[in-house]
Amino acid sequence: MIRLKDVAEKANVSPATASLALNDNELVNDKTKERVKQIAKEMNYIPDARAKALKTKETKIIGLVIPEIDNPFFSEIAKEVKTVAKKNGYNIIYCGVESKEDELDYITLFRGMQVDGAIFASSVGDSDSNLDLIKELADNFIPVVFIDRLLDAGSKIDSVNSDLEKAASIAAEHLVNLGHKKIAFAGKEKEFRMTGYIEVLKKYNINYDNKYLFKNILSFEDGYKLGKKIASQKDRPTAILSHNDEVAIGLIQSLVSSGISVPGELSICGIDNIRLSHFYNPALTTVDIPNIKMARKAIQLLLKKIKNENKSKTEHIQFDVSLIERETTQKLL
Amino acid sequence: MIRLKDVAEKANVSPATASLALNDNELVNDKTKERVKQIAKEMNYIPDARAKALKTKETKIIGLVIPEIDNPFFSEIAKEVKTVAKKNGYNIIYCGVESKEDELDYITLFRGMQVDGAIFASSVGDSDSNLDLIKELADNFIPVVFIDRLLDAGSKIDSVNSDLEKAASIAAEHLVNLGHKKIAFAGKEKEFRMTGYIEVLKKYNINYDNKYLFKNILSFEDGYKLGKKIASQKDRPTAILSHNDEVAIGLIQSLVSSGISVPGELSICGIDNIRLSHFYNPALTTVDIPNIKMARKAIQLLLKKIKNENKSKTEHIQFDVSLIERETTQKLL
DNA sequence: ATGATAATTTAAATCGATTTAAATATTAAT
DNA sequence: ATTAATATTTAAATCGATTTAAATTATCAT
Repeated sequence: MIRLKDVAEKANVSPATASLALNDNELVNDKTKERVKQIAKEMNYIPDARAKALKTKETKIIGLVIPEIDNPFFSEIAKEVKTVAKKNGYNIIYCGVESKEDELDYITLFRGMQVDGAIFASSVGDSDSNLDLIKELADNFIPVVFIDRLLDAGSKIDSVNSDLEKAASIAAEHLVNLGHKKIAFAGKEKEFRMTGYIEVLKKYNINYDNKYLFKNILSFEDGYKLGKKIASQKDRPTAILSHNDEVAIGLIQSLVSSGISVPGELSICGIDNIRLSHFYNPALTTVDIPNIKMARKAIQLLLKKIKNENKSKTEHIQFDVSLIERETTQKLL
Repeated sequence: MIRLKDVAEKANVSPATASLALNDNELVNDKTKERVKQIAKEMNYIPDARAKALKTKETKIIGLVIPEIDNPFFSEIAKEVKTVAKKNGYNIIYCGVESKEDELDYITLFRGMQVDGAIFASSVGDSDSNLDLIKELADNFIPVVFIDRLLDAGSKIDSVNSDLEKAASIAAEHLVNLGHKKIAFAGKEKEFRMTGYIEVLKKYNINYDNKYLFKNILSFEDGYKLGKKIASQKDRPTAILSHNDEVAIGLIQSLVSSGISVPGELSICGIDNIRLSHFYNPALTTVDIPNIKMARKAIQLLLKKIKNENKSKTEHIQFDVSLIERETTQKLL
């Protein structure tokens, strides 16, 4: 590995001059600057990132904490974050969290200053037991931005959110407007989406039945299994609101393969509007969550904080959601 | 930020002893060891990763170069690589490449020694112009492992491959066996899959028509557009072999929405067997590429190399592929 | 020429942890 | 009690780049 020292020697200057020259410092003479640069190029010199990081206190790495990278909703976020970060000279450490403990490990990693900032997207599990640690991380170590993760009011951590309660509400309202009364929910307990769903049922005086409330349904597989269960039930719902598009797709595949027509006998509505939902068959009715826009905003906020602009100001940004009506919901016959 | 020095002072030992103690070195007395550890814990000390990296020449970071993270085939790889890496104390820098230039940037990053090793999955574009640079990287800087990326024979870079030519062959053969004669291909030019397809047609003396050879078809969107085009054609193929499952899904959605029945009028076969292909409707006939197994093997090989075991031995591992017959192909009527 | 001023270069300190050789303390042996 | 052997601790060098204060060189006016 070629060191700065080597370049300096070949160029007959001190390491100091070499460093200054390569960083385009105006102190050093134009001619020597060019010469050093030329020699560095010839020698194929690339500064040691580890040494640089130690001295400059910057690793040019950003931590992205994300559950389920294999869910398009999140992989699209990852891609956007990476793209914007890269344009600004930063790289991404992909921190996939499948559990609270995973997350804790990453918080520790971040405290070791291997990253210049971090984005936490959503959260795993139910109660947010790591929140205090993340706050401490943000207070004492590195800038942090949240994407779609609950914060107590007035928190000092920047956040970018979508209105998930509204997402569930407009989906539920859409189903109500289509004449449905037996509307099930498949998703996560004590979460915005379930709240939105329940509120709408209340509003329209639909007495919601516990047997239509399916908890812990979060993936393709969960949806698929649930579909089989529902197919075998006697008193089926006529519509299902799903926690996300993956669940919706799992449900549809399962129901259709059990001979139940979607949306003929059962309307299904997703949430997220992942790219696939448009290409699914039948194309999925869903609620658009502008995940890519959110990702862009989040990384922009983070970069601002890292560059120390508006250090003191905390921003909480909320993105709007909208119904995308496609082919998996229809009027109750 | 609390430094080793701070811990040492509080524990009334030198930084040397403190460091040794925290790293469980048997030189230091058990009692002091415990005391130092205890104090470090109380002070919430976490070593500075940057300083540690400089001294130990290890960042504990692995670079994962991957195209299309939003394609499940690759996000599943990313997840598996991350999981195994993390178990071994390594983290992943996610390097999403959308172009040759992106890749070049990452090669430079790696040469700066910000990572201890790298995995390159597939490649972007057609000709592999970065190959020489990657070889140089592997020769002089860090261990490298390839996943499904072409290497010249006898190369010193470890590789994990699936037999993509065979994948296309068995898919094509499957379609031939179903009685199809007008079999189209939608994918990438000069690539294993296209080769496999052409070989089979030759073998069965099916004269393949250039108008059934669709190039540069790689994504949902590409497949969708192509579907529209085919739908409007007069002399349609009766079967299409797609570069991957995404293309297949784009095709199906497009064809079905144009009123063409799949597989009734047109059989479609994918390649990859992404998780979704099972949940698509109709469930997709495809060829299983064991991407997760491949990812596991790749990261295991890389870790071995990093730990300097069998440094000299180069391994080229090939995984087998197999047809998964589902609902999108049927006998030509 | 001479001193003042500006331009350029460099020595040396620094970042924070690790590691080795040397120093010191402890124990054992006679 | 003295020496030898062993256990424990520490001073100091090191990793490779950056940066500041000091040193050196060049330029200019008189």
